[in-house]
Amino acid sequence: MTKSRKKTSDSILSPFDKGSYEPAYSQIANILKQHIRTGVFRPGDQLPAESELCRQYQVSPMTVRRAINMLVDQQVATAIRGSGTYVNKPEIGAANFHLQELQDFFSGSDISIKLLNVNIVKANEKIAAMLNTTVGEKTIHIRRLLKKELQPAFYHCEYLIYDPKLPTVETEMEMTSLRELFEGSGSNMIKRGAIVIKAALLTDEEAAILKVKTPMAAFYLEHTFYDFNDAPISWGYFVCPGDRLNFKTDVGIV
Amino acid sequence: MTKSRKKTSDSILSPFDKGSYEPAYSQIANILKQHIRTGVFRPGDQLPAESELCRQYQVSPMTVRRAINMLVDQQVATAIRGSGTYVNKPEIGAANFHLQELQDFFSGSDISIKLLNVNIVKANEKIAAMLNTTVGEKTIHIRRLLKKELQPAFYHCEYLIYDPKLPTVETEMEMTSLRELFEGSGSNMIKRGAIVIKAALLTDEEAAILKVKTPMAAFYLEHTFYDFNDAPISWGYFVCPGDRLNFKTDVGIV
DNA sequence: TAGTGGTCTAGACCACTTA
DNA sequence: AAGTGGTCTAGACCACTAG
Repeated sequence: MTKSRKKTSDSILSPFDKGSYEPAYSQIANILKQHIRTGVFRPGDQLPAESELCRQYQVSPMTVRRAINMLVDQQVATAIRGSGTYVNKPEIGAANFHLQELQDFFSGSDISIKLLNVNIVKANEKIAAMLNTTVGEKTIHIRRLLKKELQPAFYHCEYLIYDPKLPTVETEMEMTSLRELFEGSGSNMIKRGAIVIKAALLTDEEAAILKVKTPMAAFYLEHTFYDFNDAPISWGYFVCPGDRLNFKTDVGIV
Repeated sequence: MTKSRKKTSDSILSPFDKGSYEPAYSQIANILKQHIRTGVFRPGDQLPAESELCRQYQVSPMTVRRAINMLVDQQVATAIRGSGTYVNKPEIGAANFHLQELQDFFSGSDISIKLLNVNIVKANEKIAAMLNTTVGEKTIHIRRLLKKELQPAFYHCEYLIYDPKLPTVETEMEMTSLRELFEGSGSNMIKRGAIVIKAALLTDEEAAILKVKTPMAAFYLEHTFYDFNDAPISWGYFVCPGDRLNFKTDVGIV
């Protein structure tokens, strides 16, 4: 059954495929993870030393090192200099939630974005605070409704600094695809963004738009984007009823 | 090939400190990030080629390679083989939320955990489904109240498979520190966990315990832990009123 | 074809832990 | 003192992209 594509002496000591397109460091990391998964190495156990892995898989230290680094990056193990590398036990505190999954939530079919309205409005106190400007300053207010399979899924509300010199206006207004929405402006003037997830009650207006009954708990996904002078360019939030969205993740070996 | 410690030749071409305790690859990654931060490299721009960086900083390819990998891992840049490495633009979809911050939320002073009660209860349909067992099976029910600065912050509810053979019972019951709570059982029999964050309305009971008025939106942080046979060992959830907790993160260069 | 990123080697030296 | 992880070198070969 086995087809050794190498003629050198390996076979038993090199249980990974050097002819594969998967890099050796990745294969070694996956082998170790598989051993953890099947209980060969248990949480708290010490993994074989790097020198031992070098002998076992007949690769150079740098390669085995990179495999170990993968496990450490993935919070599968912890390396302690002078002591060893140890398997982590699953911790709630080690959980990470990736909003990439939100895009997956939408990816697929039957997604549409309805532009509810676009206005020039004067900033009230809240908006002025979030955009670090003064009350009464002109801002562009955009409201959108994201539908999945014809059902309202997300309500999006955004305020943009009104600056006739910038092309932001048209750029933002024309954003009708989810990808663009999630990526923000297509321009290269945005340096960074701050994202906050809150849980709060839907307002009556939002509930009406999203076609749900109050009281209803919802996720509020706030986003503020800053230019290269660290000045806010836009502030807004996505709203999604709590019964239509979860954030999931795993800890430990999956 | 003399490889003596050359005391010169760094100076201008090596704008990083070879004597520092910070590794060269890390320093180079930070220098590049600083350049992105200050707008020298903008989103969409191509970073200098690896060979160019090797010349510039007088380090080996592997070192520069690791610096680039750091930026790619941090979603600061994207490497395209045969083309180049390009600066990413900030995307909402690139946001990651780390529950580690939740521990920080609690870390510090004035944290207490009050054990509300521990009972042996028979699983109802919901519990049986989550623990993959049958209705009526014995489970251990634990309820805790986590306080910060004497104010109720989290309510925690957990169900454990009742197995007299396992030491889990005492282990879980005695968990009174937050660290233990977040790490789960101290044993090494847990292979993995599944974490879900939901937004929902507080029940009247929870609202009473947490001393808030209804209706109130709250985060529900569900956790299920599995043993090495992929059988659920415990299921439970943390509840926190929405006005007492946010999840924050950043995209782009911070 | 020239340039780019991706992998890998076979060592070296260092810092640290443990006994 | 022995063993461990952490960094780094100075090349090599490969796969891919673009002019």
